[in-house]
Amino acid sequence: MSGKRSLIRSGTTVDQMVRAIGDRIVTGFLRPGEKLDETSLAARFDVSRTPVREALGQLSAMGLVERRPNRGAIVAVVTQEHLASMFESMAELEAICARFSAERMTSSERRALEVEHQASARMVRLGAEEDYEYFNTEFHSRLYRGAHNAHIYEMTVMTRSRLAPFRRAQFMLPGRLAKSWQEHDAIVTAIMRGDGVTAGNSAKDHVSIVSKASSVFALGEQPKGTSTTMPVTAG
Amino acid sequence: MSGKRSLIRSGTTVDQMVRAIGDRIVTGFLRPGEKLDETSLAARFDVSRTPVREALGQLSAMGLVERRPNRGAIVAVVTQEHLASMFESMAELEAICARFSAERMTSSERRALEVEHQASARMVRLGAEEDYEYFNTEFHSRLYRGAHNAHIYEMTVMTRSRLAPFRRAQFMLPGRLAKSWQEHDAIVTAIMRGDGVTAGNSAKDHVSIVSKASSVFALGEQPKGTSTTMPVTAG
DNA sequence: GGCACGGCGATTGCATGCAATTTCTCGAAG
DNA sequence: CTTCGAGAAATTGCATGCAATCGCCGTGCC
Repeated sequence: MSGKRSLIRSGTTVDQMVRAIGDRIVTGFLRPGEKLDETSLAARFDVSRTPVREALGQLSAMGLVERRPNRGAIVAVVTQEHLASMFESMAELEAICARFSAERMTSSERRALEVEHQASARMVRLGAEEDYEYFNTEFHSRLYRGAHNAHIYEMTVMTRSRLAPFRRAQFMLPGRLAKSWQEHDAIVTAIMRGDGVTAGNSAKDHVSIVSKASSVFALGEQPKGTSTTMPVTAG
Repeated sequence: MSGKRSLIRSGTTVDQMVRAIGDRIVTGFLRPGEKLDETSLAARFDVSRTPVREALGQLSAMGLVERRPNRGAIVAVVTQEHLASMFESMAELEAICARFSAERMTSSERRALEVEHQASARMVRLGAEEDYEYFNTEFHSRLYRGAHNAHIYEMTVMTRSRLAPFRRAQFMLPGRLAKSWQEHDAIVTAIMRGDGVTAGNSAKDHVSIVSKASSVFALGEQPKGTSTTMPVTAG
């Protein structure tokens, strides 16, 4: 092979591979069950097989790919049951984040949350789904950070990304935008009051609703997205 | 190099390395901050550097080791703050497991839990700490499995193993054995009644107490355990 | 005496090579 | 027509080799 790194940002080659492949899985460009051929991937990214192998190993440790000894790697295929367990976990994790956020957010964090949340109302009125999705992602991220707990943050972000391929289409449901905003509103209100229990419950309900909406799509069709890194998910 | 695999059970060489190194970290044989030299490890286990590198990569993805590009790997050193966040997460996770267990355990699971719990009372009376620890580990594992949620199970087990090095000495505290049993008893009782909320709260309290007890030891001394895989932790 | 700089040894990062296992193909027998 | 099996091709797993980077240490300069 020849030339130099052609893609993605810096870090070691292995890190680039992890991001590149992980991205393609999370965004749905690589679909569950799809074979991940070391040689092809190496050629595709113009590196040797070694960093590809290491990347696959790490992605396997993260649960994004499945590795059968001597039989190659495939994009992790999640059973309907395991998918449900992840959605349920997500609801619980978000509930914790919301509860902690209500108890621990600094006043500037609260202010920022409130401001952004109100700003997103505009997107709802306009029916701007794409833009709302951005706000939505940001909203949830604020909750995760606001919990002020690094480990829960890690678990939540990880779970969220593993669920990403299955959440894509959920805005298809009519009226989902407005409902989503109302659910967010309940969370925000509770956080502002410092009411952790209510915030947690609201968050759990919110995610549960999203889960149900998503699982409708998760069954049959698997979206084949673009390869660009886009802010995934929505809820 | 020559010969064949000398150690540990089957699987690929990389898996063996992951287990071998991970074990030594989890049991405290390798201490936080300790340098993980690829060449030395390769020599120590009589393999080439490649599988060692892959293993370090996976362990890094799991959070057990830290990897500075071009500067080698060290056993992950957790700040006091991050440690606290993991203990707190553990309390929340166990609470979830206990709550779900109360709601979902099959009757045979409930029976087994009860039986084992009662059996462990004997260890308390005898003051058999070693044996109690076995029951204790088993008890918590039953809770994790009883939640019937694969993803939460993964997160809980993972978090538990990352905390393992910091929980070792907790039985030093006088009367801890009896108190631990009583706390377990509260959880079991609630689970038997199907009272998820109480079970969750009891579990959370239980873990919180263990956390406090452990954090006393976590600060200064870092135990240098034996290299054998032993049932870690206790609570 | 302290600090900057440059060469040297040690270590990591990646590429390549080879052996082992698996899968594919094709043919023959039932 | 299906099933089984032997051989070949492809693919994985690991070892080794080489270049690049980092840290160390000694030297010279301020």
